[in-house]
Amino acid sequence: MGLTKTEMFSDLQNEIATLAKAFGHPARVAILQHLFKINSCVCGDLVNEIGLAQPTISQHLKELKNLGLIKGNVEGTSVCYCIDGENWVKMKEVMNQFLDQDISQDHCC
Amino acid sequence: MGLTKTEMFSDLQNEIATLAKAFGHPARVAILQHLFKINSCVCGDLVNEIGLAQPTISQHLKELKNLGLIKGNVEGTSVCYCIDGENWVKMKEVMNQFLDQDISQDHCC
DNA sequence: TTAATATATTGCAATATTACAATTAATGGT
DNA sequence: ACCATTAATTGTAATATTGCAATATATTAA
Repeated sequence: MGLTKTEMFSDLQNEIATLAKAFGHPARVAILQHLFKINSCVCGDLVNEIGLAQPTISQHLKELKNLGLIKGNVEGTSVCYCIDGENWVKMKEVMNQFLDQDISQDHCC
Repeated sequence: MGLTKTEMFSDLQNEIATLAKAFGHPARVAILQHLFKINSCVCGDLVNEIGLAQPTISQHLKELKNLGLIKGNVEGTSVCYCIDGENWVKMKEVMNQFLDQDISQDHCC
């Protein structure tokens, strides 16, 4: 169906899934890595840096912005994006809470 | 198109995206959380625990198994699943390398 | 105001994902 | 062998995602 039954899961489970989905596409991973590298924001340079068309990049940026992982600032005719440090830290806390669960002797398998 | 252009991205970027995608659905998050909690494996209990139909759970388990995040052992008529501790740690290293990038003063935004 | 530049939005085609009914396969018990 | 139980597979319908051409919007420069 393609329709995730979010109502069956806890808020935390849905939040983890939503955040993880943001990293579930290499273009968004590449965008974020570039924003970390070129700490002084970037905009349409991303279109050149990554090989995808402008509307495609714009769409990925929108998703990341909706999640609060990046911020965008209009500067003349271009828009400057950068990591939202505060929200990035919050995101990491959520993800680490999930990733750092204790692996108690995997007996059975 | 729904067709991710993986060839445009590095192996690491694609790996991060593939791993993240595994956590991009609350059912798989719930499955993994349950496997961590009930460290002594589980099988079709997951079908009861989570509310989805058996084939749906089976499909999610298959994805997690293909990525190596869980292991499955046949035990009579049932199959026992558990976290693959070794691969989980490897996955964490990859994800943390990405998540723990330095946030250098977000100037601009 | 007009032109140029940069980005966002819209619309659409193609592929991917999710979910499940129906079925099949595998194992154990009788 | 037969039945019951459990899990995997297959097939299919519905929704989601990705990507881009075309267009719209916004800002600056002339």
